[in-house]
Amino acid sequence: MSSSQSFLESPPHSQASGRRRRSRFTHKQLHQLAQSTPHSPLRCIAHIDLDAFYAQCEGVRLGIPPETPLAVQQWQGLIAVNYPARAFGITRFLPLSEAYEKCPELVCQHVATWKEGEDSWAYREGAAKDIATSKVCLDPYRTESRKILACIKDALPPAPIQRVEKASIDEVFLDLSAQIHAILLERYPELNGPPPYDDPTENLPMPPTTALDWATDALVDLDGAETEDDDPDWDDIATLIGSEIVRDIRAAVYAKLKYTCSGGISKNKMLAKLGSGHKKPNAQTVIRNRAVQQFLSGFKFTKIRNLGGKLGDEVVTRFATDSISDLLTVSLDHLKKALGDETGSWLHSTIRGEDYSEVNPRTQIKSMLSAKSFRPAINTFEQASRWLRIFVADIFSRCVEEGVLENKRRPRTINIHHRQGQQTRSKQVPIPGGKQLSEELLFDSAKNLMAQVVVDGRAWPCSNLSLSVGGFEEGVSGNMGIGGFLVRGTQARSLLESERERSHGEGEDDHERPPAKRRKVDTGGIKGFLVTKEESSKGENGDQEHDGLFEAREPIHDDDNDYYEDMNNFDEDTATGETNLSPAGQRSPLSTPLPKHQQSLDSYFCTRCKSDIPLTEQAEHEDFHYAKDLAKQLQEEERDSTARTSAPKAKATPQASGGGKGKRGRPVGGGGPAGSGKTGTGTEKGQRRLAFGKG
DNA sequence: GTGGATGAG
DNA sequence: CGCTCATCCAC
Repeated sequence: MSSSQSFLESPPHSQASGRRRRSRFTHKQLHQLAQSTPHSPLRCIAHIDLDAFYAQCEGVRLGIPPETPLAVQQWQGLIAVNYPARAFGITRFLPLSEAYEKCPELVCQHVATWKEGEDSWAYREGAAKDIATSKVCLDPYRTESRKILACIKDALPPAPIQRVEKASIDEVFLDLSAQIHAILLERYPELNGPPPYDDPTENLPMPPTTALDWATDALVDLDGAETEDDDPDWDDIATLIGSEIVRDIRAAVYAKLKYTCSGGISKNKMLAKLGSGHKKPNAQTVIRNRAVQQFLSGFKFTKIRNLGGKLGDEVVTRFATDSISDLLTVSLDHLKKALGDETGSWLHSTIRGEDYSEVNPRTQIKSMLSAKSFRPAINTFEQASRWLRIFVADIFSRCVEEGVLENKRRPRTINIHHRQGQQTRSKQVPIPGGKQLSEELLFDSAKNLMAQVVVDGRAWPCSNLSLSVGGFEEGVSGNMGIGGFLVRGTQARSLLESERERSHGEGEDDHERPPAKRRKVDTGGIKGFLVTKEESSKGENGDQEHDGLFEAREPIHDDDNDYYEDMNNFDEDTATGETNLSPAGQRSPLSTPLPKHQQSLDSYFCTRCKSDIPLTEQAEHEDFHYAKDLAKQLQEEERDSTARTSAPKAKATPQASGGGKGKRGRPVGGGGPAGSGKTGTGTEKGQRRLAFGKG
């Protein structure tokens, strides 16, 4: 708040008095540093970013020398390219063939995969050809990410001083303020003394040094009016110490795990992040307060966090420029008028180097997702079900790593996302509590959700499917019996946890992002968002944004005709799962042969399909019929809604109460409900079973 | 709380 | 590109 004013005012005891000059900073501001107050003018934030992370992971795992050109492959594309390979002009998303043309010695490692019918993920020979039966697995990188995070934390002081935010799998933010405060007091005893007259608004003495040793850091040039001859103030010292800390951390990570990373050190998250990307690999960049404007003016504002998307595009078109320098000439009022008050003022301060968002000391994930794009699309519930089983195995194993089996954490909801053409839909239900979380439990819920998608209509062909769990709770017991209901919800959260949330609650997260109430305007094209509240007059279903993979198939907002159309399709689907519903006429490889591991198993005869169904398929096969029956039933209800009131029992949404699992009336066969099939899941450390067999 | 959407890596 | 993760908003 008012701290920025005193920050700019000339010190009370200035040179004019002939006495020793004093710092621009006050004792109070020094004290704020200890609390990691976001508005402290001495604040120091760092961003650390692993260099070509996935590529480094593979290099370390395989013991490949770091100078070797190395890329990580996912199907026919590259998802990570190390710096030696980049020197050959190899980039992300370059087709494999072109990459080899540019560098015949390139080492290409395919990502690990989950494969249908296999018990666990693995690095496999020729994985790229199994795109139809496998999904990629990022577990190896998560594991390495964890190790690195632990190493970084080890290199820092313990808990309250240390503030680490895991920003992604390969990035962290550090708030170094409190640690730097401690180091300042230690190194400069004169700072320990009480303020003159015990007045905290008194300015600090100047630092004793006149020339700072900036080591080998990439030091950003100063702003125009500044010169290197100017005496350093405490903010320069603080940044220098921050730079030392980051260098030590980087050295520790390399010494222990052999990963290189780049760093940015500055007064806030935005600048630190910009800094870490400034010079790579294996380098760090320091942006002193007095160099901020110089540094920033060299960037396009679309490089700034939150301006890389539609908002940034909007600003570009509004002001016909993408340069920060140009935008600096636009007045606050003008920005507000064009973008709305909040977004306007956010942008105004952001391009001036201001960002008071907090480093959120959080390293635990809040949700996890397992997904797959289908090429070609899949067309039956059974196919979807097989993928769901893989998703569940993936997610469950990650839940185990989160400590669900020890009741450390537990997800509250499960979510399915489904895509057909341009249309995406999602459904979610609470995960039934009370029981120990298990693959069966998740798989059952997932199938229920899928059935809901199916009965909603227009489910096929499905081009993308994903399953996620979220709403993780701390320390919730999943055991049956007394503990199960005694320990629940917020009561179970550790004091530490709630304490943390209280002090760093999301409430006062100052301008974490552009807070605009952006209103969705359905004009279709690239600018789906306006910042003002103008409504689009046209527009219900213009061209949807093309994503390059799928062309528009049909209008999105349609009426029930499409619903029936799709239901009819579904209805014609034969039980063998071979019917082809795709407009393009492809047949999914998944639908034809049964995986080998199922062929030899016992099967049962499905009277509706008039064919043998392996026992391992029984649960989902029955679900298949179940969803089909539901669909038919709903369709009839629709049709006869006016005439008949008696027939449809309110079975319409039996799954909605996901908790009553196994209660559903099964149309077929004596087989128990899907969930009741006990699979002796011997989850022996790290290895997880995919099989969902009946005991 | 649910479902859709943006944004970032 | 394909896959994760987080957050926000309208309902």
